Amino acid sequence: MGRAPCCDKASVKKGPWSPEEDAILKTYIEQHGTGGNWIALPQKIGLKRCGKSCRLRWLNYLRPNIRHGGFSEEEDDIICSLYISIGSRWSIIAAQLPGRTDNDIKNYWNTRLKKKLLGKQRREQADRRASLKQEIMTKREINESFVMVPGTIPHQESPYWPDVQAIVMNQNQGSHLMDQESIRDLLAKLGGRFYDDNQGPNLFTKLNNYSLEGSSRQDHQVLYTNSVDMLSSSAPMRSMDSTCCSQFPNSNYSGPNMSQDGLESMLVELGGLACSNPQHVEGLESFYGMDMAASGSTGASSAESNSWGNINSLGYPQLVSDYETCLQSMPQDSSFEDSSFFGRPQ
DNA sequence: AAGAGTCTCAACCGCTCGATT
DNA sequence: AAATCGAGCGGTTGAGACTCT
Repeated sequence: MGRAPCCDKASVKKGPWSPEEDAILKTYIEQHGTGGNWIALPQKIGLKRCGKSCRLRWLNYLRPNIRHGGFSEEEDDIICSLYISIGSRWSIIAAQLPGRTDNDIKNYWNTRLKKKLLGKQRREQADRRASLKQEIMTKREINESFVMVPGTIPHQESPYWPDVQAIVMNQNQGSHLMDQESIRDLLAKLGGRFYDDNQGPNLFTKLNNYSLEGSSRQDHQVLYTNSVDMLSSSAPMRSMDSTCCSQFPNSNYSGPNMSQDGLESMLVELGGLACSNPQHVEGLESFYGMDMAASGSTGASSAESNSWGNINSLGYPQLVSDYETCLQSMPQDSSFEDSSFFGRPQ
């Protein structure tokens, strides 16, 4: 059984507000306030409107000092930064922009800012990916000539995720294609933290916890303040935490000496996470040098609809730069097996 | 000029959370 | 402890404006 409606749907007016309705609502609230009860307010002032509709109209258009349109570059930057930090918490973002409403910012992001940013990002990425992809394919050819794993498809189209079984078999055969350190880094790329640096939970962890567990509205401001503090202090983002561990309930990978079974089950779950968390996985395209967004398998279409929108591509440059750093630090003759391929600069 | 396609944004919907009973 | 209620939030919708062909 659903919740009882807040008002009689049949008797309330819907759709655009007339100037008369605006005047009635505005005049009343300016003189008497909302009375702390939006539901009762429309009846009190003779408006055939739902209380929620009155609240929205007041907050978004009638209250004083509201600004519409004409977003400045500075405001764009703030919105983008906060979106990257905390996601679609429009009310928190709006709180940092005086005169702006969450609805306005949400619309602005969805209709303009996102496209503007993605267009810019994708142009830059296209160039970088082309060279990156070429380099990785070269390394893969070297690797395949060195290790041929039974049961895998040698030239599978777009193998965005490595064959888990093959990786584990490689482990068993003594190949260090993915050693534990590499896996920790890989998991860190998926959005977690290992407590191996004695620094406690970082921004990503807190935001991840926030996202996963929810939070009271009173925490919003605290969260934002902490986020800004941590961002400004350039806290390390590469790490793995208990939140991430909880995403791999069957795997024991948090300890320093992961068992072979633990490794295997973790990799299996990693594949599952790849499917269930495209917003995290997409960022790994730099990891594998593949254009996941273009694949239609785990990429943009699903990511676009998740709660983070397609923000993954906003995070992409960081991952690319990680990888590029890695490449630069790699000896010219190092093979594909080198664990630094998986994102851990030596 | 007109029809089709796209974009914008005001408004609605359904949900969660915290307060109250 | 459970039920109920209102406030507030983020996602989505759809009408009108705008652009393209």
